[in-house]
Amino acid sequence: MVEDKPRRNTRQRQVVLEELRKLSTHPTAAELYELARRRLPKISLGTVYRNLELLVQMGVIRKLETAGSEARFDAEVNQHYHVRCVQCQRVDDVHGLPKNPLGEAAIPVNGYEIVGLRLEYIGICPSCQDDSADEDPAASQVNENQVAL
Amino acid sequence: MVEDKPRRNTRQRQVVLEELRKLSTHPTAAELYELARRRLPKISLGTVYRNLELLVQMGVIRKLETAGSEARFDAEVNQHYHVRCVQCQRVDDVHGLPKNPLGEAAIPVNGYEIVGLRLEYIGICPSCQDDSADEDPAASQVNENQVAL
DNA sequence: ATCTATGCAAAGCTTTTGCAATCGT
DNA sequence: ACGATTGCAAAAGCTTTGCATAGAT
Repeated sequence: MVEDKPRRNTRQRQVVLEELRKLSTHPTAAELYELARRRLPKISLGTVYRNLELLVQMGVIRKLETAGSEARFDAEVNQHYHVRCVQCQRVDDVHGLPKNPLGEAAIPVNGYEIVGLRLEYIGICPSCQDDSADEDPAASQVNENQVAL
Repeated sequence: MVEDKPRRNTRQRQVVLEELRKLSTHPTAAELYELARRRLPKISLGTVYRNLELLVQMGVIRKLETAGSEARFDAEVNQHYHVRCVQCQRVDDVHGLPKNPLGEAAIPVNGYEIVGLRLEYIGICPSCQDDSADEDPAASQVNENQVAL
């Protein structure tokens, strides 16, 4: 049904993917742009975006998007979860959790055909815990699909 | 530590909240703006955003920013989950699921202080299932923190 | 030779913000 | 009267896009 267009293996695409694969820090498009630029000084941000989108569609990488903030990218496509720091937006991996957190209870839902689920922890990373000796009290707000742990 | 400023009960704030409470459709700021405008024709979009943010901070409503480009809002603050349609971005409630989907396993994570988690199902809503007799094959892509169900 | 991909810049979309005026308390 | 809140418009931040050119096949 979707006839794949031929993809050309451009240097830009290679470099973007390689740089992403070097990192486990879930960089943003802008960060990858900076990294790619060291190797291809003329690469444009638009090209980085276009290639990231393409790689996502090809299933080669993942996009971690949360409305309101910058999207981040992940070269690890195997199933795993993330923790996001409320304060600095940094994202880390979480290992050793069950694949299907809701078990067989996970089939309900008003006629929807379920295709997956998104789950991420929210927390304060070690570095931000140190910083918050006092400052920025507003940063500790969290209001979403949350479970009181 | 955070001294609450006095809040004034403005007509704009009331209307935004009332309109949100009339709906179970998790509207976007723009949608609420349109609704509020029918009652207060001079209200501005900026005011809607400011009030929504304020109401979130007061704990009166919730902001759903898990996916998609636009944030959505929810007048129901009790703990529950959502399903989002990959195609039309519509969001529905999911009831009858465990509060803490990961149980006691939910404490790990590299030094992070965990404050909550975000979870949402991804699926295709009844309406979009009908529509997809053939068209828009690209819409069925889903790439995020997903579990193959 | 064909046609995808690039660079550049402009435009788009959602959200935020500065400022003078307004209105709740 | 005080100052939180508003409307308006501009700006910000991230992402997408139009177009002519370059480059992969």
